[in-house]
Amino acid sequence: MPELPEVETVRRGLADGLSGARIYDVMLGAHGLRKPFPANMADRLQGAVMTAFRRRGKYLIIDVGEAGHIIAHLGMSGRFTILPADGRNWNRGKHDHAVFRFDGGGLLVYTDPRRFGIMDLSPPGEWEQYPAIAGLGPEPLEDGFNAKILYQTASNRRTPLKSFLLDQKIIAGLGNIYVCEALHRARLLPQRQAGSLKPRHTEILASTIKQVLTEAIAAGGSTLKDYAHADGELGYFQHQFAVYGRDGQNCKTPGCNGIVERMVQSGRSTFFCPSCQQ
DNA sequence: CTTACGGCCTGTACGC
DNA sequence: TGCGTACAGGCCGTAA
Repeated sequence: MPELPEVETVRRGLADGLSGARIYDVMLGAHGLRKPFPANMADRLQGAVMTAFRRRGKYLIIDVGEAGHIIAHLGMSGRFTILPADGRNWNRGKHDHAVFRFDGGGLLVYTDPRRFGIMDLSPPGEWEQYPAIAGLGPEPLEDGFNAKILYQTASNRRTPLKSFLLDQKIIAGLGNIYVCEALHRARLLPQRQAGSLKPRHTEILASTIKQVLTEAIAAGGSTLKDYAHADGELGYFQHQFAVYGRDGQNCKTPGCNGIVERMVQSGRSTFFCPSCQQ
């Protein structure tokens, strides 16, 4: 479910609600997530204080002092819920796999029906060496990602642009939705070979990737505030997509009379406009 | 090295 | 109502 903007939105929500919170205890579900919880995770976190909330690609990193860092990934269906004060009326749901109780009675619940998520620990100061994180490409919203890098990594690649951009080693944080959106905005066809991009294309593509993500974070952030105010839950924002999920409808590019199409690339839906994307 | 594909899980929507 | 099928915002291991 979550791509970079959603994970960033969740990060901000956690930082707002839990900075300085001391973990009273942790309850973990019987079966882990995509991989088992680390040994003695609950014991190791007892008494730790959440001091910082980071994001790298789609990974969340929570600093917990000497206990190190909680590494979390939401997979397809993962969700964090903050229950601010009193958990007495809260009942553990079928898919609540990790429940953090804080001094004062607040709760943080990790829910994940499909269990494609990850929750792990890394030693203090070593979250960047966590294997899955160490292998990630540049952060698309930072200076390390630009048209030149994109051009260099794309050169000689035969893979379709869609698969290329979904590869987290190339660029960290894009998923199915924002790849479709960024390619549409750049007017590039998803099935086009990555190696066919000229510098003028990568200029545009690097720029549309940054735009789409920035706009989505802005939308997510504002929605989050309202939602969090209502019941403490960290929700995903609703976004007006130009192509994602809009097959059969009119293309939104000004002056384009195309109809958005859906196709399947390596088992995943791709949405694009055959008229204005080349 | 790059690329393609199946598998992991459960829930939901839809057609018959 | 029930059943089967397709699909879902991700990632990893394997094989070619």
